[in-house]
Amino acid sequence: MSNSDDLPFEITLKVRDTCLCLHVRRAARTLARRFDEALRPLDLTSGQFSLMMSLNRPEPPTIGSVSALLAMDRTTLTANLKPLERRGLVKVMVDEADKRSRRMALTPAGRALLAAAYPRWERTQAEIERLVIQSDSTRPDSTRAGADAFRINLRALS
Amino acid sequence: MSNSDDLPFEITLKVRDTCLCLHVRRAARTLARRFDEALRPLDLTSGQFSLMMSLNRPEPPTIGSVSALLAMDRTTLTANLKPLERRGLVKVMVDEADKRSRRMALTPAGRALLAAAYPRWERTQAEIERLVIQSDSTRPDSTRAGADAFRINLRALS
DNA sequence: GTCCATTATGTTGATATCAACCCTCCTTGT
DNA sequence: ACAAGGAGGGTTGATATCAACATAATGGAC
Repeated sequence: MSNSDDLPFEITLKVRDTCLCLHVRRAARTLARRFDEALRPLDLTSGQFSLMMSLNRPEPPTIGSVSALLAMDRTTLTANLKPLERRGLVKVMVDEADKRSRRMALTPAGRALLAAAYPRWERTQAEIERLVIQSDSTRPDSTRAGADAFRINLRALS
Repeated sequence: MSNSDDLPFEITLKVRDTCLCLHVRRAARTLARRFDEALRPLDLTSGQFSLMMSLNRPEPPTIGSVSALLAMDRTTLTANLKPLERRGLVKVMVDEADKRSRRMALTPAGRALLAAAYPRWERTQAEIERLVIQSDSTRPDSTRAGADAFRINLRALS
């Protein structure tokens, strides 16, 4: 069955306890589920909310710039646009100054839906932030320093 | 174009800077890509590595227990098993004591591949851990305390 | 002006993720 | 026994994610 080439169980325990990829992805799945649930009444996912929020700006951004902002593959963003376009929430247009580029913009319906989603985001975010603060027993005095340090750590990995 | 019901740009900037769901998912995508790259010579993804590592234990676990460990939907785990089963790395069997349950186990080929993947994980993990430590300027004295606090934060969200 | 390397994006195929729905098996109350 | 409720999993359909390949437009070198 098992032989000396197998990975010892102790190694497995170490990987489970320390692997940053596993820890971050676990948290990502859990958070996504929680925000998905909060936004479900609006038929929006957490990813769609983040994407639409990225488009709420004066000048419509390009595919490449937003995919860099969200740290996702360019082609993933292309795919994620499809359902939003189909629902008339987002519009994609060729950039006349550089015809290779596409510019994405929220439609009026998209802006309205985003505004309706914001209070739900705010409520959920406050709940989550509390979990981060409570978990940080090494910073007993700080209300926000722990959450800010956590975000700094996350940004260093992005 | 825009009206008073629209979300102000300042709100968008606040969400971008603080949204924990966005920050964690960004980091998750980036880390997954990085570990995927490290494991590509073995034709393993980071998720497959984590799953196989979860199965490297004396007693074969059930679907439900592993999906809880990985904080993923039960049905996602079922789907993730398919390519590993097809490659003969994992075996799924009905639990004779409770015929509703399935028990997953690595095959000899699976154990060998996992052992071959471990050094690549270790190297990549060390690189990533360094990024976490370096980013934590509020803990100048600590080499690992920052990374440990980071993991505690992550676990609180899982 | 023409060629060519680069840039920005789309397409396809495979895996990942989850909700909704369905089935089977176990357990408990009677 | 046995019927009802619950627990453990699978399937389907939609979206998410990325690598590999392909296309079109730009910008320089000459």
